[in-house]
Amino acid sequence: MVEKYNTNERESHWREYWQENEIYKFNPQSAKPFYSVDTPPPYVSADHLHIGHIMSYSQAEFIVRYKRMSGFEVFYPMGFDDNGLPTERFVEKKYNINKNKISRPDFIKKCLEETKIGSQTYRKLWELLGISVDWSKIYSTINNHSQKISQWSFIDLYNKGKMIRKDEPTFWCTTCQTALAQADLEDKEEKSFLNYINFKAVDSGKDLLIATTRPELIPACVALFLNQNDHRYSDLIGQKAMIPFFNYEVPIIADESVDIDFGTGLMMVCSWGDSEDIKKVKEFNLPIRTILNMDGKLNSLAGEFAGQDLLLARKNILTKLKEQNYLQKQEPIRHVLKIHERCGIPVEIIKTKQWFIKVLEDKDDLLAQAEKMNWYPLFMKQRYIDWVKTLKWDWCISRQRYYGVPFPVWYCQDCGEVILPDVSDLPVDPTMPQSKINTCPKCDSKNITGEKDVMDTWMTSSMTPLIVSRLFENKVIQEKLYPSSLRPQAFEIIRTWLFYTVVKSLYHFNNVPFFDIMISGHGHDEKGQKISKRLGNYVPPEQIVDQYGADALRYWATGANLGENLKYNENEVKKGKRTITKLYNAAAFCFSHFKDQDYSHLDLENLSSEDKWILNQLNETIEKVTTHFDSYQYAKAKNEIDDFFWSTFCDNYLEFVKYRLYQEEPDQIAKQVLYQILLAIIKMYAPIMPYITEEIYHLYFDKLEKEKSIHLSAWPKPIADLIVDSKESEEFEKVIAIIGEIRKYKSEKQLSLGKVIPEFSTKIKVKPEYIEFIEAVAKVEKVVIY
RNA sequence: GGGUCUGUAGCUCAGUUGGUUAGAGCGCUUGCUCGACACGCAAGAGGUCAGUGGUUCGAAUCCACUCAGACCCACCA
Repeated sequence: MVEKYNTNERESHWREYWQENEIYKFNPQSAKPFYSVDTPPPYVSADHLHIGHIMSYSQAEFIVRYKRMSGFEVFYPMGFDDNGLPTERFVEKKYNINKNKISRPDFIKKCLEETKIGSQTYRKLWELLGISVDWSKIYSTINNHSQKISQWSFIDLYNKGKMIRKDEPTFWCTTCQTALAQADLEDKEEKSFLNYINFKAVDSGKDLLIATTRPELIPACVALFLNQNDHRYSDLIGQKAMIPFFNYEVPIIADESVDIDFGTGLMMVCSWGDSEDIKKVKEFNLPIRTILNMDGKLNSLAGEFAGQDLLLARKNILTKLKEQNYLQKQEPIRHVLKIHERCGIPVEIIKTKQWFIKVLEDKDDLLAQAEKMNWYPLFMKQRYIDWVKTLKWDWCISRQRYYGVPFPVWYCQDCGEVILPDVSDLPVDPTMPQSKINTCPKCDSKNITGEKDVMDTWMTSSMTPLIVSRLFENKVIQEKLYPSSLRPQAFEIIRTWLFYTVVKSLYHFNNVPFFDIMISGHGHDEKGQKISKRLGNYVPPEQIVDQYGADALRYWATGANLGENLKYNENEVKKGKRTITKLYNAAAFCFSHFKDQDYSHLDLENLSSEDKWILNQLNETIEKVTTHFDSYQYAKAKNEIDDFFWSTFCDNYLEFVKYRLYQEEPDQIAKQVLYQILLAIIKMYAPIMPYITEEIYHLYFDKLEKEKSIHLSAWPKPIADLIVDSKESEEFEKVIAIIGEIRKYKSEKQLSLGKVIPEFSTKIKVKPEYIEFIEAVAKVEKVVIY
């Protein structure tokens, strides 16, 4: 009876062992080729970690461990994304405050406190899971190191003419009170009404029916548009229209872009309802009537509705229009709104001064970059391409917020000069009083103010490959680490993290930021629903680890191919647990026969048929598993190893060799083969189940291989010089078939497999020299071929 | 409207460049404590490979269309 493997006790033992012995520490002096990972820095503001996080980080880590064993010096740092709007929103929600009701320093202090807690929560979970990060190389996106690089990025792009300050209509979140980028928006389908409202032609007095979902924007209307091919309205071109209720005149303009079939064919252009309005205002040089304040309330141009927020104003304006018979009818419609992904509130468009990175002018180059990287899975590249092709806005990087990386910019209030600091002075905070920048270099004015805005959080995270490589002072090492070898990430941030990182790398270095990209899917609940705190549809990972072990949970994470979503499935975790136990028991069996002697040498000259049979299968398995890991297909790798371990090794080979081991003179060759097979199995499983494989390694193999950890040992190679005669293999397959017949016979007779039966007849013709083997393995006194 | 992915046993999924009788795990049935393991072992039942049409000597696999589901993007006055 073997002593049971206690996952909790042993896993925490190895966790400490790995830490004490710095098993995963990156050695920059190593002569091995580097493999660097641009680890996703999670938003520390996620206050509930669930199996979705487990899944994506485990999947990347399988690859990392594989690479480490395959002879690479792995650089696997960890970052925490703790700046920007996600963190601010988290703090606002948690403490029920908003940025306008707390001082900037107090707010930042709260954010820093929260992110510290958050990063500790993450670290604890990653350590529990056995994520093999080098914890001496960590960064946070708000620390000085990251700020310095973000600010350098700003200055470099400014000098290269890619950074521009524009005073233009931009997406605006009235709740978060900041400008947004196109990528910060999400679609939301909503039920609404298409309102048919009567305008009037000034000269003819003719009724002009306009269909709009945004009646509250009527006081912002600057023109009506129609299609010149629309014969209903051909007499109106060049005339003026009277705005109902607000009573002012706007021109009526013809343009082919107007869809004759939508609504009434008449369109009102406001400042601003959508991107079409912006286009028309620009194209036809229309005046601007801004009615919306930054806080989402209407201004005095909205007359009696001033001070009301948009939704209230819509309701009130509709009431008035109805009272005065301007509202002809209302049609219920479903339409798609652009909402801010962080707060879910519909975005507006407001004209403000913001910093932009010019991306629209380089779409072709940005598309070309996609071809220079290896995408796993390949179809995810299409998402990047689609996004780049459909981009309509330059990347707005200014946020009117508090907690983020400050812009390294001052403005001269007299001549308007943009003043940048010296790169060697970074990081800087222009909101703090400081001495170096106090005079305008252009006009000598002392009237200088610092930029109060902070940068978009992606402005920093788009620099992660550089941030991690610059954790080293040495330039040679920096260059060996950048571009990164691998970017692992989830699919929903292709248009943000991935895209922005590609932009930066192209503009700064005319390079790709990484060579390989592996895109993971999502972890879902048992029913396939997204996991959310609100639904409470998840078991805390700590609880699963406590019950089944980290190895078992990691085993579950191999269940989905790259890019696929994975449902949580307790059965798969249990299967992982059973694999752990089975490994432990199989190893115990082998070790009980090894008795601490050295069986690492394999005598290829004296192998029996079953030895050649399994060694040949081992070679094939190693080749397949290696190929799968090389192409980031850990799921296929696991299936191959499972099949070889459970079926080929345990169910067959171990049974085949027992009689040789229990003889009075135990067979030494069998032990040598067991050594090779077991060692290869635990090594192949090591990237997936680091704890149990380390345990088994240290029960025997470490003394012979002289490695401190299985995770630093060499990835198995197929056994060279193994000559397998194909006729002999065929013959052995027949032997296995006869053993199968005997097993079936015993099962049908309800006999134990251990029960020795006197005779068994078979039609399968096998060479006489195998009869003795079959009799010994299948426990038959006499096998007869007829 | 454009695009991506998915549809194989009751459930979760494998099925390599088209090639005999379509596989695994879980679940189910019948047995088995055989000197690693009952968290195990052996045997068994269970599939019109979403549907239709086509290419082919041969299709789960290739092509077209249809249906169903998931997701991305765009339009939306």
